[in-house]
Amino acid sequence: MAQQKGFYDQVYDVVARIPSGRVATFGQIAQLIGRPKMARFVGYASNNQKSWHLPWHRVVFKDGTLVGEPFFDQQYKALKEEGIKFTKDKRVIMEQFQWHPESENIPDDIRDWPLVF
DNA sequence: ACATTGACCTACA
DNA sequence: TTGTAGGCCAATG
Repeated sequence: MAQQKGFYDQVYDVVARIPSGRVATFGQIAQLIGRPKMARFVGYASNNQKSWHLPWHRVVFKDGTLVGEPFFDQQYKALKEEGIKFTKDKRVIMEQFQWHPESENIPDDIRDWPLVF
C-alpha cells in the first residue's frame, strides 16, 4: 500500500497551499481532508512545533475572527501585510478573502473590491 | 503504556 | 438569542 498519511500531515498539506492574501477556516480545512467534524483537531495540529513553518496566520474562525491570545497581534499584522482587509471589529472580510481551492481563478483585484460592513 | 491537553464547528435545547 | 455537548488526533510527560 502507498503511504498512509496521518490526519495532521494531511492538514499540513492543505495549510501549506493557502495562497498569500487569502485565508482558510479550521472547518474548511477539515472538510477538504474529508473529515468535516474535525475542525477542532485542525487547531490542535497547529500546536505541534513540527508545523510551525506553515502559514498558520492564514487560518481563522469561520466568521473571520482571528485566533485568540497570544497569537492575535501577530496574526493581524501578518494578514494586513498580505493585503487582507478587516471589518471594524477586526474580523477578516470572509466574502472577499476566503480561499476557495476548487476555483483557483479568483480575480486578483479582489482586494480592491469595495469594503462591505 | 497511560493520561493530559490543545489556534474549532455544528446541532440542538 | 445564549449555552452546551459531541466529535475522537497525536505529541508530550
